[in-house]
Amino acid sequence: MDHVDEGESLSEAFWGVARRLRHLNRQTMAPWEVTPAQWRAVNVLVDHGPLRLGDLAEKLHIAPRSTTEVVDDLERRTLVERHPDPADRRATLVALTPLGADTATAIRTARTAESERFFGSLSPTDRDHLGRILHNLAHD
Amino acid sequence: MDHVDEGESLSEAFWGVARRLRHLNRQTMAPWEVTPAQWRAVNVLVDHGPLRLGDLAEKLHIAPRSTTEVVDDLERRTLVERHPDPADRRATLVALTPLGADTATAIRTARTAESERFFGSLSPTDRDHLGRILHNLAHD
DNA sequence: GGAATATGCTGAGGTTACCTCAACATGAGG
DNA sequence: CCTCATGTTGAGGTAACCTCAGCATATTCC
Repeated sequence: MDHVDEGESLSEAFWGVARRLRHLNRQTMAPWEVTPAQWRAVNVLVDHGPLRLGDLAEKLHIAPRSTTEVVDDLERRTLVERHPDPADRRATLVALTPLGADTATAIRTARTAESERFFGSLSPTDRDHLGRILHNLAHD
Repeated sequence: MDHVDEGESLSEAFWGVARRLRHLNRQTMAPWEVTPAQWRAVNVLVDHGPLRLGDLAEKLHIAPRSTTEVVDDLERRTLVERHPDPADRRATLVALTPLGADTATAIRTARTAESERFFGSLSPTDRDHLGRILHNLAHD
């Protein structure tokens, strides 16, 4: 119970868990062979519907030029399609294909299951504690 | 309090906190202008003393060839030095310079302070809870 | 109703942090 | 002492980002 290194060990424990979670995430995603960047993009499209490439870039916090590449990859895999924006002929709308939407649903289901398995090892009380504490740490 | 999405929201909360912590870490490290990879290497050298380049690579979980580059950078900044290994003339020992050791101490102090400030916003009880819960999640 | 200016996307080429593979020097065993 | 293994590094590759310039289209403002 050392006072001085309590903060540091909490930090270490936190990153240890993060490491494990990241590892699990990677395993869960593996069957679909989507890169993390591709998954982020698909996810944004599920949440917001078709988006102009520039708007997608903004949601992803990456440059429009980089988004072009992610969309190229996803289009090659027929998970998304580009359509001309009827409202602005400079712009292209990026939309999920049916395959893209199905894939997104499947991945979300798998991730939710994985997450429940992971945190399910805790007692309900501890899950409550953890949720409350993480909430405090997230916003203040 | 939905049962079904509890796991997923815990995961989201967790990554939200991770994001904040990563951001704080970056700010704390900024004054020294060491990249994460460089910091990892220095840290290993603090813990283990002088190491052969290959051993350092192993501790860092990166290829020996990549370690050469990290060490090149650190040597350019005179934070480490290469010495021939007296026991094996094929090998080079990588050792912290006095400047490197001082820098490591300074960074560690700053990071401990940052971590204490971050987790210090919790009550002592919550810190205990968090430590215990993270410990459970880390190994099982 | 142009002319000037702003905006959306992408080609070309750069950066960072990793990688593999082969070469070279040295070490170790038959 | 000859062969085979090991430690490091040069050359060159890849993934995921970046900036900058160019082209097509919009918008604004005389």
